[in-house]
Amino acid sequence: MALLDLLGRRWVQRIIWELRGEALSFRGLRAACDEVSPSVLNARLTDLRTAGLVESTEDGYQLTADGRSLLTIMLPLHEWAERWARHVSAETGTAGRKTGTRARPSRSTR
Amino acid sequence: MALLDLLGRRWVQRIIWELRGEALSFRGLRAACDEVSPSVLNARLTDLRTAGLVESTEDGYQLTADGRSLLTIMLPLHEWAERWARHVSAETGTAGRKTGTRARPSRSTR
DNA sequence: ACGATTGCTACTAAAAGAGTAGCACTACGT
DNA sequence: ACGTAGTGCTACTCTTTTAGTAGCAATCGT
Repeated sequence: MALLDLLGRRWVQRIIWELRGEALSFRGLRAACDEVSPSVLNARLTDLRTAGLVESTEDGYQLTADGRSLLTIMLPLHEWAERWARHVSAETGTAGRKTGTRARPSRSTR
Repeated sequence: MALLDLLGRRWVQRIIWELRGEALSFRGLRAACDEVSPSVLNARLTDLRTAGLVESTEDGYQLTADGRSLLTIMLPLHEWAERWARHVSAETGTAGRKTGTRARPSRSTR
């Protein structure tokens, strides 16, 4: 279950998603991903490049053929996720649930 | 991107996958997931129940209608993952790549 | 009453992630 | 040639998440 393991890491799906269009530079990709730590971004990019899903060209990072293939598989999932988000929020009264709150507890400035 | 955030956590996809068939008890599910820590399993189950994807019945844990719906969306992804795993290993010479090696560095027994 | 099993919590340790600074390199204008 | 600005990325510290193990309260069968 190697790929699913990879997809289970934080940011991996997001990175693939952000690369759906044109190639992005490291910093551009980072900006697209809410300014992830460069260390984490680089780790994930290394993973994805090793897995052959992303490649680095002179234009920046972009999906390989495999990566694009995977993206098309993931599209229905994104659509489902959006529909689900809508009907869940409708069901519980618009306010986000506790689910995600625990995830990123709004760090202080340090 | 709440659902994708949820799916980006470790074990979540696996749990959904293991519940594809019949309902499983807590310990049964744990066994199916390579003996995950009960603390993590419980945390993920709480997440999934809060999200309305899994429910706890007298027969054990099982997918809700939403959960099963999501599962059907995820099926193509699993198939793609298997195909991909085969062609990657064929390409690199059967031995697993470095990708996963860094991931779980084979803990000592403790 | 007794042991076995179940769901789950409590606790510690290790790994992954976040946050920030900044280096080495290239491309540029002057 | 020199400073400036942009790039990809590493180094470091600190926080959060996950792993690992023990074990408790409740239930079950005998």
